[in-house]
Amino acid sequence: MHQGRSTNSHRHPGGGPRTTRPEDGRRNNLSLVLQSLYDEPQLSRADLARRTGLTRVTISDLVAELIADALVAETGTTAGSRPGKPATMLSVRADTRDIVALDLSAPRLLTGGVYSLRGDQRHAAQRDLGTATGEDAYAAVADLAAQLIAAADNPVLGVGVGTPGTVDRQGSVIAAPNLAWHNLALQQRLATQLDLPVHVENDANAAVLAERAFAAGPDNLIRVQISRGVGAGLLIAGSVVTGTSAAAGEIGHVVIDYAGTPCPCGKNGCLETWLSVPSLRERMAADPDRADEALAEAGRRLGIALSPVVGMLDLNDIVLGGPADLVDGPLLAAAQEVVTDRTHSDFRGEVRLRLSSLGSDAVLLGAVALVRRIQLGVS
Amino acid sequence: MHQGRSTNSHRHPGGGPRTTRPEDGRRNNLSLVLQSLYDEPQLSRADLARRTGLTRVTISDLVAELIADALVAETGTTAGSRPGKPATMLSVRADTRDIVALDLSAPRLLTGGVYSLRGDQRHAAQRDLGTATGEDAYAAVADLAAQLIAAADNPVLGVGVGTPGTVDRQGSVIAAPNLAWHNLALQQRLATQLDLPVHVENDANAAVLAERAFAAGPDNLIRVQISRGVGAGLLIAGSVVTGTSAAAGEIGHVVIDYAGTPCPCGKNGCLETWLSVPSLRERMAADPDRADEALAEAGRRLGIALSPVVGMLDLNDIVLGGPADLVDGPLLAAAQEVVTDRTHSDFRGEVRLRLSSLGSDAVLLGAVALVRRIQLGVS
DNA sequence: GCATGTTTGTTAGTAAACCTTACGAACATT
DNA sequence: AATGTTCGTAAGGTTTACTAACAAACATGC
Repeated sequence: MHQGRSTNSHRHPGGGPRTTRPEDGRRNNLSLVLQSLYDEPQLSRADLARRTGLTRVTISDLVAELIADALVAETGTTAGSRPGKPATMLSVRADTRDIVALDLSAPRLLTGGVYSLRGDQRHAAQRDLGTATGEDAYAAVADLAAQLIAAADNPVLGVGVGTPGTVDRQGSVIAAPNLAWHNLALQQRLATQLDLPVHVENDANAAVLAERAFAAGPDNLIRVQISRGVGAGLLIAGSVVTGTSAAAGEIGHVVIDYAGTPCPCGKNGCLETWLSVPSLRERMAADPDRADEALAEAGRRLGIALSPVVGMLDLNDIVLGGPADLVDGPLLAAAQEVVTDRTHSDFRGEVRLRLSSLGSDAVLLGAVALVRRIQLGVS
Repeated sequence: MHQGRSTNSHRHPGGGPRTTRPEDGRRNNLSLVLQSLYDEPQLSRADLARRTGLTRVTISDLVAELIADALVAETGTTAGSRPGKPATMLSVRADTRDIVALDLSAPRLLTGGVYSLRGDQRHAAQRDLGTATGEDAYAAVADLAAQLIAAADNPVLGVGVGTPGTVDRQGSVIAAPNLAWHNLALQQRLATQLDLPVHVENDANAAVLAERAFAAGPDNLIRVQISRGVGAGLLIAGSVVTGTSAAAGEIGHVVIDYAGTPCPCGKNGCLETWLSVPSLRERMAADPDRADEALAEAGRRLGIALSPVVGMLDLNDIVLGGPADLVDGPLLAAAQEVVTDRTHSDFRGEVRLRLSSLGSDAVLLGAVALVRRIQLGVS
């Protein structure tokens, strides 16, 4: 019953005023127990009571519900080296639910997978989009989702979608130029068609969620993706920053240099004119002997764009995603150097930049994290 | 009983795992009713039920508690132009509680006041600090607070403090150089000494809360204060951004130009070297004929520092605080121009910079907003 | 060996919070 | 005057988490 949030989501369609009913408190406490067991497996009911502040009686009741839902299992008792009755250990069962994840961010290609609650991939599938856009692209997405749902071995907790473009709180794609989508109610349509909970998020936002959920990222984190363009996902206090117009993270069109190259967006000297994969490859091919210098120059520009943000938000971790042969070398080193020089202060820790360890699965894993977080309250 | 959050705060000392008990849900719903009445006075119980999704029965119960606490009053019935029984209108009573606010941000001076729940000042008091620091400064703060509490005409809901320096979640001042405070448990000591709820926040963070609560500011907002130094408070999705080391908003030490003037912080070309009040006055006095150009130059630098942040966070509102003769003119215009040029995009609204309408009371009103928000859940 | 103390998890009963159902009061309309 | 609508309240039920008490299972001390 824990995942039955449909009534609740229905009550809060627009993130408006939030009432709390007894059942909402119950769900919160169920999530809390589950989160505690994710953070530290092999806890007893008494341990959970001590950590959460709830009584052992209440914990027993909550755990019983989780066991009935097959989300938690008893895993033996402690070897008795202490006085008192041995404790029965509890652990999360990650193998009783599946999550279907879709990544729409690649050009001309849909990627999808079936994942366990821990982010292990069970099945994978792709679909060539060709030049399909608009309604045809939607049909392909829905079809791929249905195929993956059919392939799942366990009950599907929900479907997560990471898409390029701007996404509002209802999961509608406001604008995604590559797919020619405008105000497409992706979440609602998929949920109706698939009869499952569906959650849609911008690809960069999904990716930063993945860094936190599956790569031990902290609560304050920026993840920059270097692909055809440059985009970022921001996590502040564990929450994704969406911004006033759902356009947060648009670091690609931050102006670095008034006198820089014109950008299709109309401004001059946007970060993207230095840092996108096509522009980098072009510069490296044009002068192979100075390829490293081109990468370092791009890294410095990235550092210049990031430093004010890092300084203002006081965050210490930046993760870069993109082709490792481009990102993990002079580019990363130069960006790190600039950011360190410009943000160093006695009042705060050092800022670390690193390459993402999630490879090309970041968006898919982010979709998994999104579903897990909303359906189970676990992040 | 609504303000009796002491037990609750005691349960959550470090913002750790949050359990939900029935009483927590009740408090949430009481806050929701109160917030609705703040947003729109003259609502009936039935109106509240429709807006919150709670039943009329529950709303009646909640309202009865608020009336018993003298936080809400019935204010007549609707003129009957509709069928059905006329509705009894409800409104917030802002005159039954006082809030004591303290501003420690001015050099050598403590400012304080007694305020209504709506932010109307009832009493004011100041205290000259002279060169007092450390324990002497604390004693003066506690003394001023006690004096204001004694002057209050209504029960005091709590004491809010806006202080320079970094403040952690427990209200301890980690470091405030001007006052020579290090790890001073300000909130805890004042609460014990005054026997009232006390809430401490960084001055810039308090000020941005005030813009939202008392100057109709939006949920995403940056407020930049130009004084001896330059600091900012950030509001994202209605929450204050504190950062990993409680050092968010340090825009004064964002590096604008590597080759710039050395800054006491050790870096070169920090924003503060152009934009602080002392440095501005100095430049204007040095060449009075080009005073406007000095202001415009500072404004451009501010725009350069703000643009990446605004672009990344996708926020549309920036409020400037500081001496109007410096801020409200060429400086503001130049900053507006740079920010507009660098952040304009089809995907988002225009960014507006404006001078704060709160004058020198911003921090005090922020302390009021802080107490009101934590004690009553109203913002 | 056996009593004692400790820790775990459960049972029984209670208080709080919100819900559904039902009803009287007060109004406009027919 | 009868009917329908809206408002607020009353009564009773369900859910949730609490306190108190207890049995089970262990280590320790005599």
